[in-house]
Amino acid sequence: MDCGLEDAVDVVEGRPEALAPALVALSHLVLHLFADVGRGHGLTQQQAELLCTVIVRDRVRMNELGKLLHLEKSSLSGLVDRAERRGLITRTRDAKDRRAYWVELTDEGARLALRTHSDVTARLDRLIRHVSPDDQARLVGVVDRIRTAESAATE
Amino acid sequence: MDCGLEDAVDVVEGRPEALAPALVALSHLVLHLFADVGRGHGLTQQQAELLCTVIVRDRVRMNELGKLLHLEKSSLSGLVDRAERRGLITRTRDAKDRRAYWVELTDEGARLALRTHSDVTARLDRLIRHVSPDDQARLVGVVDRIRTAESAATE
DNA sequence: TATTGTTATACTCTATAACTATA
DNA sequence: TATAGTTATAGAGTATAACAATA
Repeated sequence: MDCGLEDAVDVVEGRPEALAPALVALSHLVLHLFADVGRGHGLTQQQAELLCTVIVRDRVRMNELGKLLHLEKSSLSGLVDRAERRGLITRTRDAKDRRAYWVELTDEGARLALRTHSDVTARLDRLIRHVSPDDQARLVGVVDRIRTAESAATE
Repeated sequence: MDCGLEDAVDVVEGRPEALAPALVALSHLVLHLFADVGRGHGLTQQQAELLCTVIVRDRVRMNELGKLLHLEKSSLSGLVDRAERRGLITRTRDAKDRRAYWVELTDEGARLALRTHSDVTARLDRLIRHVSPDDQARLVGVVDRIRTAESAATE
């Protein structure tokens, strides 16, 4: 849960109220929750992320999927291979650009993705129950700004 | 960066402003950044987390380390084995409870941990540069509340 | 008996390099 | 040549189960 960086900042720079270490701690918390929920459905964290990424896009190219998941193309090939072997997704060749493949969920994959997603959401909602609506809205805005900054930096 | 859950909520529940999916997206962003920085120092994300967790505690028992990193004890054994083989950490037996081991950083491990930490902090600071001080303070408070809720739920 | 940790085993995950096929 | 993707290889990460040693 706690990777220690927030304390490191205190020790090294004397800024106990810094946002950066709080974000790191929060991120660990959220993704460990994500991994736990996945495990509850017999999924690894990576498989859970794969399913959720595909389901909201209906179908995705391998190429784009790699960027979304931050994976080298060969790493993604393996991940998709295992999910396909397990009957969760299918690969379909693009008719126009025959180099490309579309990844889609099977019915079973879609069911699993939805269950996983709703569990994650339920557990997150329990955690943020006591945050005021005003703070929640403000926080969503801050996150959007951070994500925008990251997109700009990555270009 | 984007695991897709934030869009899933839109699609499934029609709540484009929900905080939960924003937190998931933010968490992916932060930990991918963490993985990138680690790679820049020849570390995997897990090794980077290990080093940062140890450095702020001076020394940690395997037992507690497993809880902090959310790992089974055998998984941690392997992670620590590889870091030890690489000269980054040492294991020392506790004199009083001879079942337990203390994990400590070597000089090289400490140097690497500090460099990694400062890089992560620098990149995070660049991302949150445009968030107002007021929002930053508020966000730190929200994160604290979320972490408290999570601790209570885990007990 | 309970706790702390390791080892054995079998996977999954990941990157680099070399490759195929299509554009 | 460039792009989309796979395969080969090697190593890292992980959990379960069985084990040893200490409390």
